[in-house]
Order: sequence, then C-alpha cells, then structure tokens
Amino acid sequence: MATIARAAGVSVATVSKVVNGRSDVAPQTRARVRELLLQHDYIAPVFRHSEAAASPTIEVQFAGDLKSYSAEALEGIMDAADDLGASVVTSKASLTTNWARDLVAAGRRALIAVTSVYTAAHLDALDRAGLPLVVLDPLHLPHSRVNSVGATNFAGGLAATQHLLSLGHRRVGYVGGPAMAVCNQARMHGYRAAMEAAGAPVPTDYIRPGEFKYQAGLRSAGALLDLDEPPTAIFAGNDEIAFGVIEAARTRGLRIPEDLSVVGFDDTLLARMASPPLTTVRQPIREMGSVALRTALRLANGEKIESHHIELATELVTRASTAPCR
Amino acid sequence: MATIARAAGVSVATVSKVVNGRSDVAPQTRARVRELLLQHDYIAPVFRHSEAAASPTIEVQFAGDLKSYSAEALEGIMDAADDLGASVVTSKASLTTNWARDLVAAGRRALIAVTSVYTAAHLDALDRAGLPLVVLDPLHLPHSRVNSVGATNFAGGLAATQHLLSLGHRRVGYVGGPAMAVCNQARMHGYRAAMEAAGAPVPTDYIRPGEFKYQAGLRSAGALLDLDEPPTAIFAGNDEIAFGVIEAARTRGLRIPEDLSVVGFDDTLLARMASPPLTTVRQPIREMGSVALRTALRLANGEKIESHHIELATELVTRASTAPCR
DNA sequence: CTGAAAGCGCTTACAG
DNA sequence: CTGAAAGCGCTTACAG
Repeated sequence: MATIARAAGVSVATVSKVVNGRSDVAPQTRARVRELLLQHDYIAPVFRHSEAAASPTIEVQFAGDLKSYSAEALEGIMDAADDLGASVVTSKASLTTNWARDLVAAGRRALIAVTSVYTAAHLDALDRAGLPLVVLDPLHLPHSRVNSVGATNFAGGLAATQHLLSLGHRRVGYVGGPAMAVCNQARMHGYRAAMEAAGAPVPTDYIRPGEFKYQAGLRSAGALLDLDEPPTAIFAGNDEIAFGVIEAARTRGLRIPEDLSVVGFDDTLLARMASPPLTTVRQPIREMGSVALRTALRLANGEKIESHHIELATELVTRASTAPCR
Repeated sequence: MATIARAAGVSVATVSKVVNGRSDVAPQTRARVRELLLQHDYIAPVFRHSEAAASPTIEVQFAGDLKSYSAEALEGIMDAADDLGASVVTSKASLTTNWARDLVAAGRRALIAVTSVYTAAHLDALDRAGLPLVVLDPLHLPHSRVNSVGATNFAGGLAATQHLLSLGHRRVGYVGGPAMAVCNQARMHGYRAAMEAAGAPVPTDYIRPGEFKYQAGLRSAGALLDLDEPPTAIFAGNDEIAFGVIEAARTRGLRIPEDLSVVGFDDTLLARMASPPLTTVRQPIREMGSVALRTALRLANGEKIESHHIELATELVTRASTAPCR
C-alpha cells in the first residue's frame, strides 16, 4: 500500500480509503489510485493469505457412489493438484438453488465433474457464477460449451472385439451401459465395426444396453447365455458389467475362459484381482484425472483452451478371461 | 488476543506464538492459552471474515493408493460432511517440514488420516499446530494421544473362523496382513480363539502374515495349498488378500467353494462382484468414515471426546465362497 | 521459555 | 478533499 501511495503521490491513508470505497476521495485521485492498485495486483489483507490466492481450490463432484473408477480418477486429480500446489475438495453432486454461487463464495476456482450429468440450467448457473467446468468421462455428447476429458472409446471397442475375433470367436455379444451414454455408443460402434469388417453376423438380441453395473451385467448376460444360439464370447461395456457376466456364466456351470471368453473395459484395480484376471480395455483413468485438473486450473487462470474435448488413448490388456474358441 | 493474554497471564507475543504453532512455548502455557482461545472463539485474522469460519474444512489424507476401502471411507466422510456443512479436502499424505502448520495456515480445522502411519514427531507437530487428528482404521496400537475409529476385528475373526468350523472344516489357514498391524493381530487372534475352542489344531505354517494386498495373498495361499496337508478353508485378512487366495486356488485347478472355502474381511464393493461372490466379514466402512468426520468436527470445536478409540461392530456376510467340508 | 520493544500493514478521527 | 498522527491487532528478532 505504501508503494502505491508513493507511485500515486498520495498518502497511505488515501490509498486505504480508495481500497475501502470511502466517499471522501476526489474522483481523479480515486481513479489514479485504482489504476495503480490493479497494476500492482494489490490484494486486500483479508484475502492475502487465503487459500484462494496461494493455492487455488478445485471442487470435484461425484455422481452417486464412489466406484473404483471414480477413486482412480480422484487419485490422478490429487497427484496433479499436489504437483501444482492446488487443493482438492470432494463432494457429492447436490445441485441446490444457489449451488454455483455458493461454490464461488466458498472460494472454489473451478469444478470437475466425474461422470455427472448437468442440464443446460446448471451450465447457465455456472456461467453466471463465472465458475469453469471440466467434465471427466462425459455421459452425454461433448457440448461445445463444456470442456471435457475422455478416452478413445470407439478404438477400444474395436480392439476388444478384434481380439475376440482373432481368437476364432464369431458369436460375440455386447453387454453395454446406458443406450444414451456417448461412451457406451462409441464402444458399441467399435464392436459393430469390428464384427462387420470380419463378416461376423450380429443378431439384434446380441446387443444388450443397460447400466454400467454388476446387476445389469448379471441379468443381461443371463438372457444372452440362455439363447438357443448363445455367444461364445462377450464384450462388456465396463469391468463391473464384466464381473456380472462372469457370475452369470458361473451360475450356469460355464467356465471362463474355456466355455466363454469375456472382455471388460476400464482396467480398474478390480480387473487384475478377478479370478480369472480379466482381459480388458485399459482407460488411462489417472492420467485423465490429471489432465482434467490441469485443464481446470488453466480455465481458473482465465486461459483459453484450444480444444474443448480431449481424448486419451485406450489399450487392450490381455489376461486370462479370454481363450481361443473351441 | 490481548484479552486472551490477560486471562492467561502471559504476553500478547506468547499468545501469538501459540496461535501460529511456533515451537518455543512451554507445553503447559500452550495448553492454557489454547483452552482460552477456544473459550473465546478466537479466529485468526485471515479467516475472520472468510467462509472458513462458517463452514469448517477438514483434511483427509490417504497413505498410498486409494483402494476400494479408502474410497468407501471417503464416501462416509463426505456424507457426514454434507449433513454438517463441512468441506472435505483430500490429499496424499506428504509429511514435509512445515506440514502441520501449512495445513492450519490453509484453514484446515482437523485432520483425518485413513490407514496412515504417523510417528511421534508428526503427532508433536500436529499438537503444536493445534490441529486435531482422527485416525481411521489405525495400523498401530491406539495411542491415548490419538483419537481413532476402528472395527471389532477380534470378533470378526472369531465369527469368520466359527463359520468355517461350523461347515465341518478342521484344517483352516489364515493369510493375513502385516504382523505389526493391530487390526491384523486382532483378526488373527479371533481366528486362533475359535480354533482353540473347537479343539482344531493350528500348525505354525497355517498362519501367514504378509500384506493387505492381492499379490501377497496369491503368494501365501500358493505356499499354503502346496503343503502336504493343505487347508480345506482359508480365512483371509482382507478381501483383497482373499482374491489372491482365490486366484492361487484357481491356477491349481481347485474350485471355490467345492475344493476350498474362502472368507474375506471388509466387504468392500468388490466382494459382491467376485465370482463366486465372497463370504466375508463386513466392516461398516462408511459409518466409520462418518464417525471419524463427526469426531474431527467435535475436536475442531474444542469439545472433549469421552473415548479416544471407537469400535464399530463387524458382521459375517455369507455368500458363495464357502461350503461344507467334503 | 518468556516478554519488552520495534515494526508491519492497515484504518480512522480529526485538523487543516 | 487530504494527510499527519494515533491507534489496532498482530508478528518477530532478540535479550534475558
């Protein structure tokens, strides 16, 4: 404040008055001082040591349960935050009336949503509050208003299915997630593209959309396996579904991989711990979390982001749940 | 601060030192001043007008990877924080020089450590900074200096083993966690107590301490199953170990539960998704997280806690990984 | 380990 | 309108 006073050719007292918006200052003096305050990045003492200035706080909101997937994403987010000196506040998404403004008032500089769903009204509220948003693994089509981080789902679905085809399977089913979710659509179309390219027919009841959940996998796979011409291999929309598929096979006396090959998607920590260990398409979930945090911080600093959607590469990890078709 | 100084019979300088967690204050003086600060609801100037006063921020630190266990604990913590209007900051434990003071400076009101290990020096630093600590699932013996939340591990180990005995198993092995971890010791002694009460012998090589990890379970169970007189049932120190045990059995051509019964511990979400679904001892992990947060907030408000260690009840959940001994 | 004293960054009542 | 001066609430280097 002393520096500003000197530069403006006024006393410290006058600068203080300008900072505090008192009325007894000449308009020209006020303007000159204000200009210098901005030039010098003056921060009021109340905020000087507050987190907001030193270490920006990013809110991470989860929809529903913290699955293995969200936990790994959070790890990536925490790692990057650690590197960049940011703090991470976690919460369940609870989109109340003053939600966005409350977050800003609490000092949050950006919001990362993990697999959450926002309506246009939510986006408007964020816009008004000036809170940048990054969506991790968007369930809906990447909107140009929203920055998002995802994975190459189509390529992953293609790779998973090609792997099964290369093992000699021709009757391959797909047990997927919500029909409306873009990531599910991309995986499913990757599957379709591989099947078509190989000239393998896809009966309509071989494709089962549902939910990214164990119970859904159990149910859908049961229906698939009870068909007159059941598949010899199943590509599951994510690992959790794959475990449901495996359990459906087990309760029918089918062995994995001898009687049924199963491929998952995600490669969360669970995949390695399954019995047999699960062949799956790895998403670099931690890296996706890190990218989301970096993007959030850049937005918080007012930077422009070149691309509003970033996709990281998936990779097939072959383990013991797939085998040649007999 | 002057008021506090007068009431405590010390100088303002000394009060300032206590507030800032400096080391050059006698423990009794520190305690007396701290008491008065709480009584007078003293708030550091930085936070006086900030949100931090209204909505307290609790730091949750994790040691190592965010397993299914820590993720569920975090859910319980977030749920309780939501109810009580607190914010939750998550980070990996990185115990640098000014660690404790930095946390206070960043506005944290209490610290929850999930399965972390602290030395006496860390506890001293926390004491000096005036930051209350709650340990969730303490790895070491609950110290009277530390508030902690755990589960009835002995009772759980007893119940798991009695379940196996009631199915006719006499040769029951234990594949556990770190020999030094109290929770592991309690589970192991529960196992021993049940075996002794049933008059079932426990050969020394039937008890295998190790780590709470899949790989450790895989290795130890392999050694157990390769014995001349292998067990017909294995009690695993946690679910992750149990999955290693199951995989060790599978690679030896043993079926679960026909050839080997397996019981886990924790009942994380994974247990339900295993194939076959895992019989395990449920820890109420979410509730434990909620209790930890409530305790942390009470400590942050200067309340005295009656008991420095709280144990919540465990419960056996019978699924399909255990069957009568043939 | 303690506190007197100097100092920092700011605010405000008041004289001009 | 302006600023010298007193003051507030806090911190810190340093002497004891």
